[in-house]
Amino acid sequence: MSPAGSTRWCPTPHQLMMLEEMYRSGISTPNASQIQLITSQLSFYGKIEGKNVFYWFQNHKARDRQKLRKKLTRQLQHQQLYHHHQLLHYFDSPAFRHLSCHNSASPNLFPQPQAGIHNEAAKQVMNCTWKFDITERVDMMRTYDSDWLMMVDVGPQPPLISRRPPLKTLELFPLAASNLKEKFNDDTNIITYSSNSLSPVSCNITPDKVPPSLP
Amino acid sequence: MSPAGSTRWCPTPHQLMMLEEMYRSGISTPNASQIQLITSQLSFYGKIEGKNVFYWFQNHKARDRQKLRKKLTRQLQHQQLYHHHQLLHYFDSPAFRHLSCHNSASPNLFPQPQAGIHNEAAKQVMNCTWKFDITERVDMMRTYDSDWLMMVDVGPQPPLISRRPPLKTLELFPLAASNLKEKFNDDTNIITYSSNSLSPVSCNITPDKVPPSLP
DNA sequence: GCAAATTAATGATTTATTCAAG
DNA sequence: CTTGAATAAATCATTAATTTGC
Repeated sequence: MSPAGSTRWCPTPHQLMMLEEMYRSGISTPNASQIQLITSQLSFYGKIEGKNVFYWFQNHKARDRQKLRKKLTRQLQHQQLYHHHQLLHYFDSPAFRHLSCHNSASPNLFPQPQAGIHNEAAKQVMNCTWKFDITERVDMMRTYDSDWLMMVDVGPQPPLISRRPPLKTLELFPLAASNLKEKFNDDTNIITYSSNSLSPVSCNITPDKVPPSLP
Repeated sequence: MSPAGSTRWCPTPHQLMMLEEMYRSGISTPNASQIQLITSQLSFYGKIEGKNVFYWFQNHKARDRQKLRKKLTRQLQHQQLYHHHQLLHYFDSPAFRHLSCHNSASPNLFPQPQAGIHNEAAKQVMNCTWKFDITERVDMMRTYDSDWLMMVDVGPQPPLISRRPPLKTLELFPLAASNLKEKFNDDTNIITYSSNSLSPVSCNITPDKVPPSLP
């Protein structure tokens, strides 16, 4: 456990147990007085100082979140891989070939995968899928019977109907945040959340047009 | 979960977990492309649309802020309630009785629990611990050899005291967070972490002096 | 078995970020 | 816009686990 000349605190099992139980019970960032109280209680079970308690909670909380984050990241990556595999299959399917040849409305999405170079294709897909030129438009606005309008401002809302301003639109998938035009229009209680196209996934495969220096 | 004929989205636990983790990871106002991506990822776990994601983040952020605002008046007390609940079992333990009987440095911390009136004792603890007339002062400071000192009013501290700003004090268990004066003094590498009393745990139980209308 | 070497955990410190008061 | 308080994130540093060769 805690060596005599040790430079750092080493919690006894009992101390650790109680700290963990407190954490589970909702104490994640104790304040000064709580730290003192906890310290004085735990000191019965062994050497301990307020700073130890303070650091313990800091670290425990941080590492708890870290674990969650890593888990999430893994899941997302697995999902992406799954989706890409799905897409790869789709690209190779006759259905897709047909679509990509004949759907002139779709802009440029993926490099055309070719037999025998799937790995390479997959890599490219990984790079490019973030730049889907997906076109869809979503206007979220409050309507009387709508279940999904969003009203954040709970202030008085007199007559609802006639005072609605024109919807504003925004581009979908801008590559820079500064281009974003999402606007939450508080004063009118209307959300306009739209982009300039109409189909969820429409695309052309034109690898040549991919900008050279994409992330 | 989401009833078949339900009109509104009901996140699955998995979806919720991932949304929360994304939020904690820094995504508080996702842009259009992020929303689209998140939606497509989460759709793997159940029905979901972009608007759901959009609204979820809006609501979550707004409610987070709301919570923060209320935190100043509520969090402290809630946390301490948790804390007291947490410690109740300890108060009843032989270990605690021993401590409270023999540790003269902390004489009046808690009312001595007595057999048969545990509930009553618990209530008293709940009421009294909030009004500790504890006076303590704790300075955490970093010294040159990077060791931490935790001084619980060890009186004058000659070498350091002259260049240290006057300690601020606070009540222990203040009822309003605005009284807190925990201070991390970066420029001097000194943490001043103090309250207006002198021993880590010394208190008087003075129920009579309790203001009548405490929460 | 048992240490030296290596790796994983975790305590301690520093740096960056966030929120909001002035 | 600046600043202070709070705290989350990143990092450093030491201890515990464990692996490894004998």
